[in-house]
Amino acid sequence: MEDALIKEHLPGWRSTRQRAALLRALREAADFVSATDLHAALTADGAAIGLTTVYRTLRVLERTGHVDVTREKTGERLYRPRPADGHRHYLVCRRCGHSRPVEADSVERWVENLAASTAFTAVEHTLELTGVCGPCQSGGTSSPE
Amino acid sequence: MEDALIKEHLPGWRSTRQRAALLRALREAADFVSATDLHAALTADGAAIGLTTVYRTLRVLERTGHVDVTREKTGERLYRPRPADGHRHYLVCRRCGHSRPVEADSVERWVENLAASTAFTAVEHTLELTGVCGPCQSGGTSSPE
DNA sequence: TTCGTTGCAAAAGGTTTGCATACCA
DNA sequence: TGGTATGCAAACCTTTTGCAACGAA
Repeated sequence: MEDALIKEHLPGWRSTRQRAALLRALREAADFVSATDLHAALTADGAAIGLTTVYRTLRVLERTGHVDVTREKTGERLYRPRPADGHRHYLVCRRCGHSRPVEADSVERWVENLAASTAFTAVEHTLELTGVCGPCQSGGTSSPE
Repeated sequence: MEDALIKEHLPGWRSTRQRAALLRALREAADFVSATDLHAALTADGAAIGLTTVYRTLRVLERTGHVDVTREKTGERLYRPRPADGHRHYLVCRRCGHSRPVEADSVERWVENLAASTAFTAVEHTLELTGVCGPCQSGGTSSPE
């Protein structure tokens, strides 16, 4: 039944137990997660999958635009399924890791103008936003900022 | 004579041959360079300095705001001395690596408003811009995009 | 003399690859 | 059956750390 999920995300790809499990776990995560996080969650759920396969599958999902990627300060890559409405910028809580898409049309437009005014072409951008979310300010989740 | 350079950048720090050489090399580079690039350049110039020292010194320069940092797709860190006018965003050529600061006040303001409208506080941002610079479009430097 | 600094070698940490095996179509 | 996908172990790369020796003040 996960076949549909695979056909939708990876047309032309073989449907395997591992890929189905990974896509499911990725959807459930909702927020940004690392490859090792996903692997740990899958293993805990009893799904047998190698870490290598997790990396390989995430890399393809990244190339095909099905997940957005950010980097921790440590350099670790974090993945999140890209919302259907095409949002691509997120505000991530430094304390709990929760993320929410933000509307960044004005930045997109600014980037377009930049190309026009600088002699640079094919301008691409990466925008990473972090902060402390409401719940973490009051309640105060454990880990330090 | 490089003492002045060190006192200016790192008040309270000991002036060593290695630090002087690193600051000089960093200034000469102008564009973004990696730790290993710097180390190679220094070694080629006959300056004896350990790679460890390069990393350690760059880390401090980063913390004290004397250099700006970006990340290659590979995860490698690249450093560039921060201009006197406090610019913090750069447009980097994907072909030759040349970078130029860009005026991004409108983005800065957008980020400030974001904090007000999302219940997130202490919002920080990272903006990376890449493109293909004028000379690389016509002349065409070697390496692929 | 003191204590910050250096540098080697080794560790760390995340990601990728070689290669034999397993399995989808 | 054919060729893709998987998984283990090992390789890779950049960055960090332990520790003894060095040297600026």
